[in-house]
Amino acid sequence: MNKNILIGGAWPYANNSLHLGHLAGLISGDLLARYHRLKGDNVLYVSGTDCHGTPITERAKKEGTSPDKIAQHYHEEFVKTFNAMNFSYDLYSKTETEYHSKKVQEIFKRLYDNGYIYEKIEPQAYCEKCNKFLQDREIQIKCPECGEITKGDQCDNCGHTPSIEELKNGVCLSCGSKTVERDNKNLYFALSKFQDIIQSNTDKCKNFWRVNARNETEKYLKQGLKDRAVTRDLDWGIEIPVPGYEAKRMYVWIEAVLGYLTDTMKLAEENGFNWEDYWKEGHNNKIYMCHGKDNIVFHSIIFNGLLAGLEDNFHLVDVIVSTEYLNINDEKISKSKGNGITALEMLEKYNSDSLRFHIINNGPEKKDTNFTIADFERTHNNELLNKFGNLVNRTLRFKGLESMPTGKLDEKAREEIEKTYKETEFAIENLEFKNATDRVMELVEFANKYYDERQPWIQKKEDIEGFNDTIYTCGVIIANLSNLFEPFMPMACEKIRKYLNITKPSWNIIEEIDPIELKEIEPLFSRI
RNA sequence: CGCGGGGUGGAGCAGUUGGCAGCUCGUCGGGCUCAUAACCCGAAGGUCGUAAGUUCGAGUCUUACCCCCGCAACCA
Repeated sequence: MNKNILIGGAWPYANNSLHLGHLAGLISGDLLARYHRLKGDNVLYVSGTDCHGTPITERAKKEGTSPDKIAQHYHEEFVKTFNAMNFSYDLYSKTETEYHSKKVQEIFKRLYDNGYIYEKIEPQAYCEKCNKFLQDREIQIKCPECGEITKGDQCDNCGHTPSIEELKNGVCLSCGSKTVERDNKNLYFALSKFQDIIQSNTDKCKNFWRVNARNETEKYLKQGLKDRAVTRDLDWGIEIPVPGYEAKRMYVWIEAVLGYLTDTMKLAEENGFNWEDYWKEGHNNKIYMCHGKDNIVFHSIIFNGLLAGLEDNFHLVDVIVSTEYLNINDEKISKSKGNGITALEMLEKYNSDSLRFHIINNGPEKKDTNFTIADFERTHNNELLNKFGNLVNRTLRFKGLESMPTGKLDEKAREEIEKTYKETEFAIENLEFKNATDRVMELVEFANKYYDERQPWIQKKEDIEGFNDTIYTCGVIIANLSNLFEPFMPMACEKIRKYLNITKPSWNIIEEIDPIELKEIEPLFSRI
């Protein structure tokens, strides 16, 4: 029976361009979405741009523009990037829409009505001149450890995190006035009440998770979950649907993750299906979340806590697909060092299939990995062009061959193809994507060996039947490669399907191909 | 005792439950000419960070130690 598969790609924050590290984390989602569609499952692959929050307002202030302009700018850039990467989102939206706000407010209200959101009054630093409460990072203090003047969340110089006592002697970062203490009220989410539910869901699912997700989540559970503030003193964000909170906005961590849900609801309204098929217990469904390692707890703990708090038979997240970090030239990606190659820069210069393949095959699946242009070009020229591209070329552009001959599929090749489907499937379902690409490449290597052993350039003169079988067998292998590589390199596979007159990819062995005419066959990859 | 990740042939990595050390690239030699000088075959190259322990047997398990990377901010 077909499953309902929900795949959530992390919502990129609209404060800076996407770089290769983002893509390395997000590509898993597209790969899984494409794979499950090939299997015939009902797939929803959703994401969007995270538009709200303090960093964007700070940046807007600095640049003399408005937060919505910054958010919109990056949102458009993200859409362009994902299109260029051929990400197959069913919906890529953003948090700054009326629909999202409205639905999030409904959910918030529900959590409030269920008693999981409560008010807490605490003293907090206040600037009388700016007339507002200050977050730690908006307070300037002299670090009690090293004496440097620094921001209140953590010392830039020595890394010391100031205590609440130490923050009392601060001044306002923007105007320099001495801060005073005032009582401030905020709403809190009672995450601690979901300790058991989250623990048992984690125990149930964690064997399928990446190791880093397991460890990170266990660490938080072991410490004991703590309630978290859900309101902030900001004017940029989603309004709080509770009286007395008109001047505050929702903390981004609560509303951004709910985007997976609001996206689904929107798609359901537009396309006439039931969103609950993807989100409630008992609908033969599975939920994947794909992101980098810093996003783990937001998905494995907070998001599940929110779902559980709705008390409406929600199915919690099944699989956390979290990647490690991608370094560039042995350095951590960093804006200040300027080494974070943006995704668009890469995509202007290079083939997106190659980039997809490379960051899957050399990506930070189990540990941090290093990205260099030299490695990337080697993957493109050697792995993809020489082996895969060349196999297609030497078969479909055989000198003097005008149409695909009718022949017999070699039995050993058929077994090899079947084996490849099985092994690749196993690897993908175990989230071993690097391994999956290797399994398919093995079939390419098998085909090149087979080709050389059969020597069709000699067969063509001496044994035309043998020649036909050889070319036909290679044609069938190529046809199957267009299925097997589809999750990884959709453009090249599309090209092959066009050449071989295959209408639609699927995760089933192809044993026959048409005697199509071989003309206007273009190479799959160009040499760099 | 801060936390976490890692040390495997020149480079990048794989090694699941302990059972003859593998893969890709690179290097060297050979073959082929269908193909984008691509493809195929063969060879050289490792005491698996160090030391000790458990075991018939350790890259894999235990202990100690050494070294590298990340842990202010931007940032996945």
